[in-house]
Amino acid sequence: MNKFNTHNKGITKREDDYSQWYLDIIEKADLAENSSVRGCMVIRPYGYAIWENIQKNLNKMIRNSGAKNAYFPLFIPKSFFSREASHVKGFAKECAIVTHYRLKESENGNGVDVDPEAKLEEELIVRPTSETIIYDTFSRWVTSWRDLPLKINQWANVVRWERRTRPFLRTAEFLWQEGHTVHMTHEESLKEAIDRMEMYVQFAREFLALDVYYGKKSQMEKFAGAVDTYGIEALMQDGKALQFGTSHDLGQNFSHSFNIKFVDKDGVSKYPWQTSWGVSTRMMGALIMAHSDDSGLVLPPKIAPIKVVIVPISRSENRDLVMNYANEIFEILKGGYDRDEIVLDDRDYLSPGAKFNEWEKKGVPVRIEIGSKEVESGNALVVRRDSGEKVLFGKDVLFDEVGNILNDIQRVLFERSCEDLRSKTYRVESYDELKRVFEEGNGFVSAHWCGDSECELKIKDELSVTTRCLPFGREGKKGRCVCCGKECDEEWLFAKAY
RNA sequence: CGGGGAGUAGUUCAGAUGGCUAGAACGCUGCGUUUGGGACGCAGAGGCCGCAGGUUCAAGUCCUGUCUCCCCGACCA
Repeated sequence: MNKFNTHNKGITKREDDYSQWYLDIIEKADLAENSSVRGCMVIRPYGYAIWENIQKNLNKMIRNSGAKNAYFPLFIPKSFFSREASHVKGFAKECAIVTHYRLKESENGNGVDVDPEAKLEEELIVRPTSETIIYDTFSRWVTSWRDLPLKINQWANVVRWERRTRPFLRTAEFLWQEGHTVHMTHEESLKEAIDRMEMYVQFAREFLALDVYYGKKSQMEKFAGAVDTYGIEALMQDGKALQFGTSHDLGQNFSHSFNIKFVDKDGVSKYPWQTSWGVSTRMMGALIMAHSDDSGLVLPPKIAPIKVVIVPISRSENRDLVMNYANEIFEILKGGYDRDEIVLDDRDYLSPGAKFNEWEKKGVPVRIEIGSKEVESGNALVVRRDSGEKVLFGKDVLFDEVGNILNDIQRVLFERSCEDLRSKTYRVESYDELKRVFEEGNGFVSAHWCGDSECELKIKDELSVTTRCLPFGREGKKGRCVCCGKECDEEWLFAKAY
């Protein structure tokens, strides 16, 4: 319960308790709730509609990259999983395992028990990621250079038995897409890994209105089984970093362990080069945290399930008049939106204030208020969720102006995110400066690092700060490692991470 | 895996030293009045007090066991 009595419309203020604020937004905006299964959440219809919008738009980009969607089993034979040594090591501690296939009545007569007779010959892992089951398949699909490149994507659920979970950010089961590609050369697979990372960056900026950093992860932070991992890092309002997309250069690690081979043009049998890449429902966590405020969720219009809500405000004596006019406004706008994207809120058992609050909590970008004043003047009062600004428009221009405002909100949110990222990124030269940044607040810190994991570990132990990535496309200037002082030319981004 | 807390109505909780015929707020249902920033009145529905034992004339309340959930930390491709 709220011990500070600081609730604003039932939502804890960010400055009082950021993490409670996040949980409040999820509850009050009807995004998700805890289920009866520990660590697994129920994604409610409104939250799922956001995920569907993410899927719809990202799926288009994935298909444009040449990947085709397919679906692979939820279960992975245990032996597959252990074929790639570092892969199994990375996931071993959080696997759910199926050992039996049948129940029987309990000895004491109430309930059911696992039937010990029904033990599986080979135990099955519930996929925490699908490299192994997919590459087992790929070993049959790939035989010739003509089969390459092979680009496959799947939308699926995966399970990682996390000790500690938080809605969307880390759940025991989550939804994601995972792309898997196979190439003839390393040059080509590396390009694919980087292209997909850049695709995620473009998606974040264009649809989520989120500016991000992106680049190579350190060897310690990379994916278990990858040669190199590339990551996308966003900044949350509390100054912590959230990694919400990764793309892996798998080299030939998996093609060797899964015996994927192709006969090249020269007649020689060769191991191909692979990538995998994914984003998950964790991205929803980034979306929620990045833009929202103390009144509730704020959504970029391109991702918002409901873009416009019309709220009629009537007295009993003019109800018909107001409702007719509200309907007229609805008809004017309706052609510009899908059926679910525009709502006429005609629930007459709720006061206007209650409706305003509800739609604000849900982050609907544009609200249109229709009352007796609007009926008389032939206008509509348009209210923006991002700024609260209210503007009157005549019926004749309303359709265009609402469209303009939606575009403008998308733009403003992105600019705000860019500014936020820029203003909370610091450049430091020494360990003391690094330390001071995280004593005074959070954010991204750009600093020289020699690449030695000993330095990385020391910083992690002492400051709870980790390397996020070596950002792309930056010329390395000579400098000294913030930790050990050794000369080096790589400037890495550091942050406290979710 | 370590530390803490909690299981009582749909939800959040109150129920000192056992006396309960188990309450409140919000939510829910019906009727009526309302509607420019979370409306109000009246009437209702809703509980095996996590589960299993025990102590007692009497157990949400005490004892034992057990299960579950939440929070903090460690871990987290």
